[in-house]
Amino acid sequence: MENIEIARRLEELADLLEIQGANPFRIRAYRNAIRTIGGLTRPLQEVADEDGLTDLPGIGKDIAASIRELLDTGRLSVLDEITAEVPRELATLTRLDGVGPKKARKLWKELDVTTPDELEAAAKEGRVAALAGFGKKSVEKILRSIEDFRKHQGRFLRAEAAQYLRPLLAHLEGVEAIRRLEVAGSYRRGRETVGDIDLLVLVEDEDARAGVMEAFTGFPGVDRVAMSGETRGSVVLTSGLPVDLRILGPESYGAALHYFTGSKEHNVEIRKRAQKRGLRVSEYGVFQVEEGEAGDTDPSSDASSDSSSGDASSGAGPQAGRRIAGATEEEVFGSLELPWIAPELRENRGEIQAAEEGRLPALVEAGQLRGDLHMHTTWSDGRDSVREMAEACRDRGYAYMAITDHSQAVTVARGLTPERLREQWGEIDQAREEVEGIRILKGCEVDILKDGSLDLPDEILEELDIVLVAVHSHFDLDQATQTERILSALRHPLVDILVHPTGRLINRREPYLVDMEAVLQGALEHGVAVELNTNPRRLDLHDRHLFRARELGVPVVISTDAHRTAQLAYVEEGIRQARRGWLEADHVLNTGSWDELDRWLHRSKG
DNA sequence: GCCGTTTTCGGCCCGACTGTTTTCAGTCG
Repeated sequence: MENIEIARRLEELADLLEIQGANPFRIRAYRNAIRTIGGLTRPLQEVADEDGLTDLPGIGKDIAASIRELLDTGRLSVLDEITAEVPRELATLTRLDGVGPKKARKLWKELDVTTPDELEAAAKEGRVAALAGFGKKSVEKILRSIEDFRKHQGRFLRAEAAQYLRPLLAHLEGVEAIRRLEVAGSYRRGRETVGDIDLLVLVEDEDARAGVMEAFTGFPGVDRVAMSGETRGSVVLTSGLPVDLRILGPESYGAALHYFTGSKEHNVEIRKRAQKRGLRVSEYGVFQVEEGEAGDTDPSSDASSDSSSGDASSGAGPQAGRRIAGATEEEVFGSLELPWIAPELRENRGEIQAAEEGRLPALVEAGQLRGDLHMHTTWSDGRDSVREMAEACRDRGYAYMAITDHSQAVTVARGLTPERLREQWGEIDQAREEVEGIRILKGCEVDILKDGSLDLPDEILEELDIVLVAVHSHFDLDQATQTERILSALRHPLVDILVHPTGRLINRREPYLVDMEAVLQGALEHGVAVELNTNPRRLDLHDRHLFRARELGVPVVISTDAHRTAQLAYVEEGIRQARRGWLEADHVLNTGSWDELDRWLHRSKG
């Protein structure tokens, strides 16, 4: 069983325990373990075989036993027990905006409602509003979120969100009181998809806050205002994209930028670290914890269990204590004796420890790429000619590029037969003469057939400068068959790069079932590079696979798979993903000079 | 349920906003 599947089962367990009203710290323990699994680059099976499960942070005796049970039997008895009591559909109810575990439980116990459909019906019949703790407003909110849930359950592509966001940013840049404006959240961390947008603005004059909030909620592209307070506002744009705004003063801006960039998991780790040093971190800054503040245990006082001590204790409040950092992110990290950590790394996958030990990666940058090795032309399903693509690559300052149209099996894309491929070489030769200052490689994106053989004969592959291979059909093979199919292509002595290795299309098509660990091991053994495809809908390899490729020493190629000149710009999307996978220039084949690439293309393969 | 350079017991991250609960719980990020 794959790590992600194990995490999913444990997540379901945690959700249902929460609805059941179990000890919140027990639930948190499960969520900590899930976080650890999420950040793992090795298969849990391997860790279990080495008897190392309990060495993982947040995984103790019990959860290790659960993981073993899942690995051995595919079942989880604690989950079976709880689903006998609590209907498992209830977990989906908590996905609705405004419905958490407590309300889900109440809906189930008192109205026998367990699904969004049943909830909608009950709400329209007025049964929900009659419950204690629910009112007219909460019913309206629930009905709206059921609608949203049906419309786009998936997240927004980051590139898509960027488009929707642009007019709002332009609008806010025109607001005079705003000194700084930044997008935080998963957007800043460069995630491939985003659930919502977190905007941060610096407003020095407190009296100007209300006006800024008004400018935000009053933007013409706003479909509805979800909430609007003094320092926080939340709207949904007509595109359906939710946007939150936070207003901060200069002394807190860096702390807030760090805080709202997240990830949540990273923040938790940062706060734990602060706590050990007698510090408190919040979006307002880093504060010295005062004597007698909650955290010091005084059993005679129950103030620590009372979350709303309010003004009863004089020193309390979010900005109490001595502020030792907050204006910049560097200050915040510095107060915890850490160097600044790039947003793409803030996923609690070991970045804090790496920072502490002074071994943060020097992340790859777009400017370091020397060429693009995967693109299409009018010869198959591209829109622009060989020459147009070559000129566009030259204009981007590349030293080399590869023309890689589809092979014959991909008929929908007008894939090339050996004859047409040879014809194309004539055009490439001509472009080589006409477009100066760039090496143009003759390549092909060769289809991996169902049995793992390649779609073109060896004679013609031998004449190519570079051979890409990819799966474009039979996505539904079982994992063992699919993996073996790809491995046999990797064993072919003329193959250079495995492209879009998972086949997924974000929000449209799931990746095919493949054992990526085995594929990466195979690539290592046979001297094949793997692609990070920067098409915003593909973006595979995923960040976790990239991290693993780096660990193993499998070279990664960052390429756009451009089908028109404008798509050569997709490289920016991919660089973010590469950085999320901790890649440095040395791990990326196409940061090398032409001589280095040429040497690699003539390597002797294992 | 997990964890320990103050602890093997007693802790476990922090704050804003909303709605309806007249004093604050629930949800969210």
